[in-house]
Amino acid sequence: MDGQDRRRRPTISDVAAAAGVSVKTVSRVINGEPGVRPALAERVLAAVAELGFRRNALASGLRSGRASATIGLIIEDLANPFYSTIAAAVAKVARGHDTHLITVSSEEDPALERRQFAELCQRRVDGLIIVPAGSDHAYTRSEAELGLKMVFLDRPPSGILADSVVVDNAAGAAAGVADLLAAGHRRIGVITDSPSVYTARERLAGVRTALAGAGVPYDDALVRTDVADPGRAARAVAAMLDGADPPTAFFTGNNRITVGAIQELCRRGHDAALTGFDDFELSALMPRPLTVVGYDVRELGRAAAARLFARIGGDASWPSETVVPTRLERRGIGS
Amino acid sequence: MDGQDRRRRPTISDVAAAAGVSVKTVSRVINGEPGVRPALAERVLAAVAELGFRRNALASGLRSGRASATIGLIIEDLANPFYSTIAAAVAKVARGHDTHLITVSSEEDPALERRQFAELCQRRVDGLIIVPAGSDHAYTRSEAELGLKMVFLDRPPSGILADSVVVDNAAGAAAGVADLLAAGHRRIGVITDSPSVYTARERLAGVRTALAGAGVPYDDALVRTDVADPGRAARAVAAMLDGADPPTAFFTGNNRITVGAIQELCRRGHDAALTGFDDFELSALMPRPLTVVGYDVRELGRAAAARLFARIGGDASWPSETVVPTRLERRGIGS
DNA sequence: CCCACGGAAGACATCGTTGTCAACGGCGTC
DNA sequence: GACGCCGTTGACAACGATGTCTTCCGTGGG
Repeated sequence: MDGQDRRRRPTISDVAAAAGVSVKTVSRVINGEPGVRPALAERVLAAVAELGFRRNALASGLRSGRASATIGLIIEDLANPFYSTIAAAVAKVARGHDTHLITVSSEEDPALERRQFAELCQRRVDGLIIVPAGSDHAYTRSEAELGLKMVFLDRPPSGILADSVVVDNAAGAAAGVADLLAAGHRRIGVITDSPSVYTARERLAGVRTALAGAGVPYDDALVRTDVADPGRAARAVAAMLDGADPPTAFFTGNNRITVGAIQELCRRGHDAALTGFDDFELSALMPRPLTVVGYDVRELGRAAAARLFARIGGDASWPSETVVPTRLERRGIGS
Repeated sequence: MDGQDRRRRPTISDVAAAAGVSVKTVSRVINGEPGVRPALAERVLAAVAELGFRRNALASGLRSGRASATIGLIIEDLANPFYSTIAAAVAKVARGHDTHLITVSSEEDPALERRQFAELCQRRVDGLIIVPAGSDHAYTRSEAELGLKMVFLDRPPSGILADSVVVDNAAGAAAGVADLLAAGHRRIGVITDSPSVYTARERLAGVRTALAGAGVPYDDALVRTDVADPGRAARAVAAMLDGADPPTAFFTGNNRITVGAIQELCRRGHDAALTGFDDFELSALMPRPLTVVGYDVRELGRAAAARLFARIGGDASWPSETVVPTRLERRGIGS
């Protein structure tokens, strides 16, 4: 309650005074070092308990030069289930290494990403997992040279050589479109985010590969890019359906777009086939059939964290790119 | 790449040597303290840039005795959207106070919760937001006396007097059941988690209040507790519908139970009314009408963080309980 | 010409802890 | 009885930074 006249937090030297020993002896006891007579150790432990002493991990880390037992995770937005799933997976791996996780959101702002990066460096995190917002990460180089371990997640870094873990975007999109083609569709509406986004670019490339593989020409009128939210996605679907020679199927580039497409198709009761990249929560309960290009999001986080701790543990091999596979899943009620 | 023969991280004294000044002068420059001739300051900044110096925030905090600019959040599982929404809201408020957030999962294990608590204390976090797993928090008292600020979230603490932020569980449940009663339902199946869970207990109390208010007797045969996952919820719904004199409506105690109930009702094509506590993602797209007792989950996190930073800022008022209101929302397609 | 004065810069102690090394006492050994 | 050894314990420095205080210098007034 009253924050003014509370007592000072006890230090190791308070404990030493209370137990009538030197600070070094206290240090030995609380760190389980050998060479302390049991009787003394007991007195020290009693003093520790009585004073409610807790070792200051920051001071301890400073003196001993040990790693800080902290890693950082820079993502776009923790409120997004995709990122929170990753954060949970990373935290779980970190716990296995007795390491804490500081998660920060870059809000897709490269400048903020840089600031967050600098702050985490000042805290002397042992490593960082970064979902890059910016497109140039040369600024991380000096820290990497000073021993900061980094793993880039979901998108590869540019301007620096470092580990990365990404989804098999092109192959997944190609498989999704190939599936629609195999079902006989020849006019497939493609709706995706801006090609400035790595994943959107890769997925669109996969779409082209699949079309080419089936000898179906790529038709610009059937491709809509720069769609960033469900509302816009719904309007894009509407526009294509209202156009001349409408598509009989849609391929959507991420789950926000997929949700927008579902809303518009359900609203019209239209039965166009729909395949979307990314699975999402409760996709199985959607009121119409759809197919998703799914992958294990936790695996993304897990693989990145595993890579990071391998580096922290001393792995000095050449940077690697880990690719997480995708698979087609039938979703929605009635599928 | 090569982690062995990299150079040591430069310290303030390396910078001082490079600039030909004392460490104190460097300290003054990097902290923007007055009293340094511009020419010298420039030399220092040049050295900082050249060496890639970054102040060690841990050492700085140790010496200056400032707060660590870190808070902790103890939740059950970051992968759960409810908790990740809270974490995101807390992180956002924290950023406004130039504070980092360490999130840890207790996995609903009171022993782990205590361990996590201790670890965060050793890191000298300025404050903690705790979603309690255990039922006794007297063990936090000594830290509270040493100045640790705490706010309990979603469930009040026991064994210690501290701020808390909770949902208006009883009133929300009462409103949900009253709504079903107003629609003419007299046999309402109630499915909830174990009464050992605070929220389940409060919500069940709200249910009884509403029934009593309408003069409808509380019938044990229509109440099923200790339901902890969608599968069990579906089976509970099935059992009630298959019983004699089945309910015409269901009230479900949380969103996992609501989802299980929807699955079973959809499977049977049964048209019982359904009202559930907690909104959930995509509830609007559920293939049947339902009503949810919703509330602003972000507001929970936001309020808790605001309370915590008020405490950190010196607020020494009597501990308060903040109650976040609920409201009924019609959800599902066709509602 | 001397001294008080004020601004700039540095020397030194310090935060809480751990690493290094020296000191101490008791013991066995020659 | 002197020596060396070993198991204990403590004194002191150091980690990387900042707070306090002193020193130094140039200036202006008497």
